[in-house]
Amino acid sequence: ENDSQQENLSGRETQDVQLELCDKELWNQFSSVGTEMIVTKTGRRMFPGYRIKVSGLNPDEKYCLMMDIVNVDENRYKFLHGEWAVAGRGEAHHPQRFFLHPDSPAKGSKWMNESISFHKVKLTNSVEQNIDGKVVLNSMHRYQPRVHIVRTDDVYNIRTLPMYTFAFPQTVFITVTAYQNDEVTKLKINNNPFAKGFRDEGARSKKTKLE
Amino acid sequence: ENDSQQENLSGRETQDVQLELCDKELWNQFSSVGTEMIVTKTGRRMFPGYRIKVSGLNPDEKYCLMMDIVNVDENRYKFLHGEWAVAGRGEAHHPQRFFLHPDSPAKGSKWMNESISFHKVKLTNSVEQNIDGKVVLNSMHRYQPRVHIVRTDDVYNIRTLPMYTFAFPQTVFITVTAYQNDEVTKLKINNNPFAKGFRDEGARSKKTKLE
DNA sequence: GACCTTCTCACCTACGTGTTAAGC
DNA sequence: TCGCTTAACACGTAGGTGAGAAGG
Repeated sequence: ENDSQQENLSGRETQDVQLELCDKELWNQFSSVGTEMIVTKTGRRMFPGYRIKVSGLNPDEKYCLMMDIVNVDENRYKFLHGEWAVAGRGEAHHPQRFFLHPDSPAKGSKWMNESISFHKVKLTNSVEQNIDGKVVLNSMHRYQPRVHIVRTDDVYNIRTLPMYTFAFPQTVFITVTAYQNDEVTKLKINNNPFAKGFRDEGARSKKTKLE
Repeated sequence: ENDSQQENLSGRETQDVQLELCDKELWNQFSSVGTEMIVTKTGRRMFPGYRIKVSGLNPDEKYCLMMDIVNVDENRYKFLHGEWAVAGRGEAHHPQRFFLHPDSPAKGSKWMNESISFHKVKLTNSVEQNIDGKVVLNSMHRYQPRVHIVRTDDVYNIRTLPMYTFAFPQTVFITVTAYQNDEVTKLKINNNPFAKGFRDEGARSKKTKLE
């Protein structure tokens, strides 16, 4: 089972470099109703968080891992009658920005030893926020997160080197400034620990507390 | 004014590599009463936090910065009659562990551009906690934090390379599991934001809140 | 009006503090 | 008893949630 796409390949790795998506079941739940991710001026994390496991690297070579988020198509979308529909031509996309994983560079053995998280990446719709750790996206557009692996210990010249690139179909999402689909909201509230305050727990509703 | 000690020196830097201690006044206040740092099983941060500024690096060369904490002498101490006194021979010290600054490696220009903080280092008295980001120390012993600068982008072979080593006399401290000197406690409470809850603010004492 | 964005808010998680009482 | 250590605790800082009202 390997539902990732691999675009570039060089020698020196002992076997096929493979990526596995963590929390795949959760991603699938969101994907089945149409994943939405909120963008704000100051930046908002993704939920589910983007985490992966990697295998097939050379344990003793050094690698850099990065993430980026690219547009899936050239459309703008709207949520109409309970469904997402194309609503005209999309806006121009901002220059692609790589989010370098802070542990980079590190040996293959280190990357393969633990799950790798990009959960600190923040999505923003403000061009002024094009700073470290944030990705500028257009609202109401469809996007695909990707992971890139580069065999190098030179953080400064990554763009010039060959890379392995992976993308998981179930991580595609549409950007919003407020959730459109109630099913998405329910999944977020029920699964994101930071939204626990909005979970309906029978008798302990807000109204009860006010009495 | 340069009260740091420099042990090793190579070529290639355009001028003398110098280190400056941040919050020097605060460190001096603690040092004048005898700085104490708490060690716990799970690990405790240092306060004041260890922050420095560096100058004299080659802006285009890459450097790694690390910190360690070494014993000042071979004594064990006790707090007696309001003063620290030697109380016999010290225990064996644990193997020295370097805390690599997470931004390593980075260019000299990057290091010199901002203050460099090691505030996430945690002090522990438990050998089982000898893991990343923690330093194992013996309680009731006297220690000296140090900073090391190595000109390399190779994180894995740092120990084999020449390094600049700095130490500031006013950062020497004695480890404790509970504060011994009330003056130290007062300074901690009055200066550490996380201890704000213990500050006496006139009428707003705990007893007042209970009424 | 319909749609989308922005801002403030209460409510969480996560964790850094010294205190206190208990343990050894 | 005394000295030192441990664990639970209340009270902070810091920041991630969707809701809801206001704005464009």
